[in-house]
Amino acid sequence: MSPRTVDVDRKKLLIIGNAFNVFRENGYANTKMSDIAEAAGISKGTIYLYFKSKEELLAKALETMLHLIQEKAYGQLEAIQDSEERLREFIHVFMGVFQEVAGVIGLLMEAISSDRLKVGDMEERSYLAGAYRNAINRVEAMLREGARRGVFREIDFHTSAIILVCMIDGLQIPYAISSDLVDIEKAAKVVEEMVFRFVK
Amino acid sequence: MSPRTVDVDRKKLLIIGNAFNVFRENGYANTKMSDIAEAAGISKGTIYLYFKSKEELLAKALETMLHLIQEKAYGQLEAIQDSEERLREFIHVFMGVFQEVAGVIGLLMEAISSDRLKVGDMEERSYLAGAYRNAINRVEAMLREGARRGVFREIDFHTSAIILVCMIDGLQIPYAISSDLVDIEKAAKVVEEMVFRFVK
Amino acid sequence: MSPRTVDVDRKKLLIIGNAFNVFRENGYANTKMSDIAEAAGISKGTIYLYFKSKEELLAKALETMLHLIQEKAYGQLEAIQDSEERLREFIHVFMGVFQEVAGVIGLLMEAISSDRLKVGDMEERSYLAGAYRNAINRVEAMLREGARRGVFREIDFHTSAIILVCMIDGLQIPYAISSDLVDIEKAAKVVEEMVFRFVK
Amino acid sequence: MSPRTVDVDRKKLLIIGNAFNVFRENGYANTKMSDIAEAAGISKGTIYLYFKSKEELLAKALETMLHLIQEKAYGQLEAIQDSEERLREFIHVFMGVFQEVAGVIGLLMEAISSDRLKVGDMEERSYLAGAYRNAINRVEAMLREGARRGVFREIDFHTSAIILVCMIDGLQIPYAISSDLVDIEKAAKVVEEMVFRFVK
DNA sequence: AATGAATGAGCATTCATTCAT
DNA sequence: TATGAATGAATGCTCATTCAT
Repeated sequence: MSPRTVDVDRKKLLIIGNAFNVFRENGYANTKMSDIAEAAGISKGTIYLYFKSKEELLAKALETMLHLIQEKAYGQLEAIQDSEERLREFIHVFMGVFQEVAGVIGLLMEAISSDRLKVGDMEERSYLAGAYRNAINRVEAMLREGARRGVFREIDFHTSAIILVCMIDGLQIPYAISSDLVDIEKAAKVVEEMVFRFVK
Repeated sequence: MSPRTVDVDRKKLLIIGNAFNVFRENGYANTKMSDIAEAAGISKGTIYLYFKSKEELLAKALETMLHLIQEKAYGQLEAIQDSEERLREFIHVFMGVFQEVAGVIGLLMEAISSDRLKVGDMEERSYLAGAYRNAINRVEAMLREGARRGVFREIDFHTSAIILVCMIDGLQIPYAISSDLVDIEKAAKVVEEMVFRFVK
Repeated sequence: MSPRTVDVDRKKLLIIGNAFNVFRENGYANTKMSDIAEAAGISKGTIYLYFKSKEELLAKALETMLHLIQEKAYGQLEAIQDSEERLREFIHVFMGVFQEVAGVIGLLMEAISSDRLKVGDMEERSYLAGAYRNAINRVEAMLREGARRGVFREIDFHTSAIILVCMIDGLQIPYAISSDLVDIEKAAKVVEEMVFRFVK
Repeated sequence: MSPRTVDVDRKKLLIIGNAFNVFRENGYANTKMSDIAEAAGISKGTIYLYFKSKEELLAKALETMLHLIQEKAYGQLEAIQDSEERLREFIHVFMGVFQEVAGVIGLLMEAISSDRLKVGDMEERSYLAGAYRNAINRVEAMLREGARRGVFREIDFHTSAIILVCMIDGLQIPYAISSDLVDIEKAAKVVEEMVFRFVK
């Protein structure tokens, strides 16, 4: 029989998922490799079979998880044809997503401010910037499409998209400080109304 | 206040100001006490004459600097009577402030996510939450006052205030990722328009 | 001997030979078991089927290879009857040998100084000391035989044998530092002349 | 009063001396920084105030100690005018030196074979090669001077010097294996006679 | 027997904090 | 009060060894 075999990608994903959560909860600097190992139910050394260093693990974890999250979120919007409906759904989906991955903004900020993420052949911060641009582009496209259809008015699509994304991201902050500072339901309602009063 | 006390306070402020900047630029975990000492032109040991630990220094630095910044910012608004004008100015002042102290959001998020800030007799995160609540209260008061005067419409004042603060805070994020992701001027314009279309 | 035993011995020798070379080139501490496995074209785990530990492998490798090398070298001298000729040949053969296994002295010294070699039921360093004594004894016998035949003069045979061996071993050192520090041809000539001027 | 002050060079020398001895006794790889710290009566961290890394410490220790040893040894020879006497003294001094620093050859070999010593701005192995060349040059000069004075005969001075140095260095090897393999007194006598029969 | 994935003890190094001056 | 040398706990990472297949 063949010796022990592993599905490398599955294992990497196991590690990445746990690393992502532990990093998110405790911050990068405050997370020990052994914490991640424990969370993943493996040993410290094993992590190093799949990732060169803590930094690489962070980078890969952010890259992978942000990608997965975005894919999942955008997937939900794909089917919706109506411009208004789609924008409305975008707001709700993303506010939900950010509740799920509470703390990710903090992790990102720590990663950025401590110049982590210069890993491997990736350009520094590029995929982060990429994820951001991606989100903005999606929103921008939605707004533009709505305008083309005559549902939305003509505005500075790009900047408006940025603001919309920032509104939602920004909500992470009070939420992180103390989750009772903000009532997500009410917030969603206000964001929605604010956005629609603006775009229409 | 005795001259002695003044001296002590002056020194504390010297340390705090430098600590704040170094923390903001490099993140908490990435900052060494010796970096702060060097920035302040004193020796490492001296810091410990004024602050018990790195954590306390962070807490005091955030507390003090956030307070100073808010005071300064709110001071500028005090004089303005007109509700609309005041709200408009609020947006511009705070977007300016956050450019000045770029990175502070990252520091806050790091501090929060790594459970720093549980220092001494302060309740955890209380002054951060306090600062946040303070900002929100100010905005809320502005909106409410405007409504009372019949300039603004009746809305969910509290939640709206939160969203407004989050829009501005949220802009820190793309700015931190890569300062050319966002054009502050245009952003201010859109934020302003969005807010006014909403409140009026 | 059963075919089974032959197989085992063949495999052990495969591992030993490769281990010897890798150890010699990189030093003991600097050699990973995986390096040896790779050199031998087998897997890491397999080594442990034949050797208890890295230390045992080193010990066995040194023991076996030194033995083989000595056998081969002494074999070449066996046939020579003439005392002078034999001594001359000894010098050349051993200087050649040490060029072939450059670095072995370093490995020995490392092994000795780090108290490796205390393996299993072997007495510490005994076979190393044994190999050394063996070499010295051979030379001593040559000198003594030459004296008996009236070709060499009466000297302190034992100590002289030691010195002769040390001269040749000692040449390994500059050779290891930088192979261009010493011209082997010229060195052989001088050693030969020095020895013959002494023994005659 | 001024704060605690140290004589940096004295402290470095304290560390270097202890490091040299511990390295010499146990080998580089087998020596923990804490061993050195303990030997020097200081803490691990303190070593890093004076040396960047274990490798740098090894390099500096070898460089410094070899230099000191050579200076001391050559100093003893300086006064001696007579060529024969000086050469004789050289042999005895160096055989004594190598007894004092028994194991240094092993350390050197380990350092060389594991490519340690590439530290800082020093060229790899250069000072080791330098120390070797220095020793050889001294001997060569002695032989040449003796020949000039008509006391020694004309020989291949350079190669002869190498051989002489190697004889003495080579004695380190059996001595390291088991100090009773070689009787230093007798060895010195034989070396002396062998050398003098050769050079005269 | 052979494999190579998994383990975890071990160690170099960093840096917040202390303390002698 | 101020200093900066000294400390040692803490942690990333390596690699000999084990073990499931």
